Amino acid sequence: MEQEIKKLIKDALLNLEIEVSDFALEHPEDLKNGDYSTNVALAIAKSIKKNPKVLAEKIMVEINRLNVDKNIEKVEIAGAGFINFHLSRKFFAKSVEEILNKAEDFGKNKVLSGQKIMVEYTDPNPFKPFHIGHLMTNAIGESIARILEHSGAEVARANYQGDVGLHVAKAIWGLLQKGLPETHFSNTAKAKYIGECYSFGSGNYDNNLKAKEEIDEINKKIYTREDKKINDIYTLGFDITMEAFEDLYKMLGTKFDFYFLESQMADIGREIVNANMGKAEGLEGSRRIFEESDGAIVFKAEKYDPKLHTRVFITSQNLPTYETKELGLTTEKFKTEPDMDLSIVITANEQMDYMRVVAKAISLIHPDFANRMKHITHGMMRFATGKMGSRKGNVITGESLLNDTRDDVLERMTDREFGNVEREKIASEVGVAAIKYSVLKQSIGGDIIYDFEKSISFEGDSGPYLQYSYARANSVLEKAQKENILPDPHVFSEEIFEVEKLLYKFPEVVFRSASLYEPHYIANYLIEVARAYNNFYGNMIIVNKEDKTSPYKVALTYAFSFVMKTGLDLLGIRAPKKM
RNA sequence: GCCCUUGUAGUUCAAUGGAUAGAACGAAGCUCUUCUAAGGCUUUGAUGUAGGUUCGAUUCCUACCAAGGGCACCA
Repeated sequence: MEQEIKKLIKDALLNLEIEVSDFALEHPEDLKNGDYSTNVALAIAKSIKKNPKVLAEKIMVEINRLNVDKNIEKVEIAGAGFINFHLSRKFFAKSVEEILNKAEDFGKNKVLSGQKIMVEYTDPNPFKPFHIGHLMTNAIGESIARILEHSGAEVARANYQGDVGLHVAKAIWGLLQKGLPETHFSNTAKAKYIGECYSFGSGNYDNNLKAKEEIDEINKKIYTREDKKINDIYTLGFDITMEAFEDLYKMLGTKFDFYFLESQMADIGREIVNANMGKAEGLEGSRRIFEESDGAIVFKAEKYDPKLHTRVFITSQNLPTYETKELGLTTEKFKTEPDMDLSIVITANEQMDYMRVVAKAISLIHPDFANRMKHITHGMMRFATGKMGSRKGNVITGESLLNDTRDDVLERMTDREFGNVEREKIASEVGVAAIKYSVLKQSIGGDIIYDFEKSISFEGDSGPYLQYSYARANSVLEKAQKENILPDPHVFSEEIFEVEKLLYKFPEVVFRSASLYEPHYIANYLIEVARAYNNFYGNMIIVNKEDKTSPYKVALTYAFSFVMKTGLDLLGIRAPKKM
């Protein structure tokens, strides 16, 4: 439709012998101003020294003369000189029919068809709790992955995890002090216990000199693997915490294709650093990327870009830093998927500056990778109250937030009749939706202020609101089936409902979301659609044998439910049929 | 000091250079003999400051003010 209108405008301008390089055709924010609007008259008024309104009038007359398409009902001038297009009843009925035919494929596009993209996100560390920051990255990463898939890309999901380092030593020290987890514990409980041992070790590391020495000693042994007892505890703890993560991914709806471990990236990265050292090795200029400074091996990125800075890659203790491991990781990703078109990494924005430095180093070593890496950063979870405790007084982890939220949902469900298993399942899906939506409704760059008092929202602008609208539509459809009213997009009344004016835009929203890597466009769109549908629902009885146009309204309800289901899916949110 | 983000109703967020700056929460009122009231309908209120570019600026540019993050051996 957009292309048709653009052509119409261009033809009209051609006939009027007006030259124009560029103009916008967009959806006005307010539906009163039509379904499409162009600023073309405003854009050219100045250069040809004419009053924009007069010019708009002229163009409109010509457009009306050329318009034989039944999809455009009327064209009018408004405001300073906008030309607004109102689409016809027939167009909306056809769009409802199209949605019914395409069902869950409606909204897909092929702009990334044939592209291979790897998305790395979540990145929790074994032996440490899965905290709410991981929840946030996971929600964003999963949604972006799904949106890219919906645009035709082949997406691989990757998780990069710190399986070595001081945090592991702290946890193992804690386990040595407090004892191993009871064997009869559930895996979740064991993982939680290990998280507590980590906190215990971490606290002692800062305040207890003896503990610090012991932990540093354990840290060395983790690398050398010389101590059998420590090796055994390591394996135990690693398996328990990694398995607990899997349970969370299942609940969150993520399935990773690749797991990269930090310990394996260190050597790969170190080799690359050594191969690209400075003059000492007598390498060519382009290979002199890293150099020695104060006993460490560094990359002076400011030589290439004044906005970047120097980072240490190998410490003076001859240990590889995170930068070196990241270098190894990126290289390894391209080795794993050689024909990969894009490698996306999603992290909090505190990592932005040094990732730029690492990216610069990588693009010097592998110019062919330079345009195939993208770092997307999001804000952080912040707390309105300033306290980090959950409502039950414990340290807040991703899991405790998920559980608290699910319990809140259960309380609201007391008047609903469900079996216990179904009740739990729905409560969990609604809880996840509440959390994910609160992350995805805003653009990803900004921080998220999380208020424990208000907690996660179930009303208004929220994930459960979307799910509720879907469940409600589903209940309408059940009734339609029972009463044997079949959907038919051809028997419509003259009235055009607001929800119709929104549904056909879904593919554009998906496209926009994919091109900008911004899930919130979809989230905001779904709220608008849900609101329009709820309004539609509230104003009439949809399934009504007395109403001849009831089959059309049922068809519209189907169209709404397809779009809502697909949209929620793109946010990584499940849509229960009942709630 | 330098670099990167971000400043919009009381609060939390929207607004591809366009029209009367949208929602939600909060507050006040109305609404289930109708398909799920986690709903619907009313009412209330905002672009940090100062310039600039533009027919038109929340959006782009400059300066200032404010918040957050980063700036060598942590990740």
